[in-house]
Amino acid sequence: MSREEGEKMMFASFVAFPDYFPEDAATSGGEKKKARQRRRRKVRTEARAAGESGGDEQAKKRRLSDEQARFLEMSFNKERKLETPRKVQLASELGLDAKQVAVWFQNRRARHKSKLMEEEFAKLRAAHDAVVLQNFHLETELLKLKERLADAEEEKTKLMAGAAAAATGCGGGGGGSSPSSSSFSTVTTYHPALVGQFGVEAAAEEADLTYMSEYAYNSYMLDWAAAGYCGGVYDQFS
DNA sequence: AGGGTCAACGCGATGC
DNA sequence: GCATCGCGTTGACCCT
Repeated sequence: MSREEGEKMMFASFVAFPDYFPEDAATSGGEKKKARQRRRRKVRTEARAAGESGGDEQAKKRRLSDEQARFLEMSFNKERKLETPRKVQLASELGLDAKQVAVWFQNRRARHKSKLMEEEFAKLRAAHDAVVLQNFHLETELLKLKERLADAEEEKTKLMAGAAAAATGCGGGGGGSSPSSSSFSTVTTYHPALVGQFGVEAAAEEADLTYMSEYAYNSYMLDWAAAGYCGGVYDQFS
């Protein structure tokens, strides 16, 4: 449809819809597009200045009546897209131009889309916040575990020192060879909400294995110190 | 005055 | 080639 035809259509709709009355309204601009649109505006301004239709043929924008808007809204809820026959029927029922009905549907779809995007954004944001919170909890738990590990190392050192001392007297303090093992049993507590997400399960397993091997190593060392080494020495003395 | 809303415009893309 | 769409934008209008 040419611009002239479009303007004729619009003019017809102004007649059909008395709230419309002439004035300059149809101009446009843009960034990359702005230059382009400035050009267009200039062309139109010049065209008006040249005397086409006395510069008084544009229309002020008028809102659709509540009744029209309600009717269109109902129609939109039934069907988002607009077949030509339906468009024409709606237009005649509402005393609007078919072009107006088409434009209304275009704009309504745009509003609907932006609303959906807002909702989607809210959901993503909530998910993001939840992950941040989980991360905080995990960091906290990691710190606690590091503290426990340090304690265990300290305990191990003490035990080994005791075992070394026992190598010369070997009897007294070698009794509790695994006091720290019970404190390790909580190492694999992962937040239920995170298991299965973002590879946490795999990471959990990996951490578990890593930890268990370290635990096995510690146990081995303790056993070696308290039983093997001490026993060997003890045997030598017995 | 300034911001939000909405009808309308123009353009490029797409399908027929 | 035309109709229609989505998108970006404009300008009128309304509200605070």
